[in-house]
Amino acid sequence: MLVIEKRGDRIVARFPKYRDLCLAVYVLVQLIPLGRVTSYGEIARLLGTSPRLVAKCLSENKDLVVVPCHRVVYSTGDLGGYGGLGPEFKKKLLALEGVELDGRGRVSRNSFASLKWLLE
DNA sequence: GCGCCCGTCGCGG
DNA sequence: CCGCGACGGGCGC
Repeated sequence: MLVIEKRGDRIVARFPKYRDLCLAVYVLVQLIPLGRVTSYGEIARLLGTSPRLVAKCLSENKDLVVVPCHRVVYSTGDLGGYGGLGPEFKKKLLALEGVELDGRGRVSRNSFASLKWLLE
């Protein structure tokens, strides 16, 4: 179920049921191209929810093959976690895809894909 | 119900 | 570069 509503002067999409929100998150994550990343926050803004919830959804993602959740990182460029497999594994996956990390292990600004842009 | 958990963010110092 | 408060909703008791 999807609900469109007015929040202040903004129109946002809401998913009253947590499971539906997760499904929407998974769909968006699949749009991230190989070799690029996006942040929990950007997905959250697009769906009208909070970054923490997006993270929770991803942490429960079982279909690691179809949903590349390793391409979702902190808005600061830090990698964030990767469930039971650990951040090290996440780092390796990104390296395999050619994502550059700086000296402090952060993703550079130009590796971020704009989901909004991808959707138009 | 309440408290605690979570793979966050953005602002202020 | 921290520290901190707010964020939404599931889950166990």
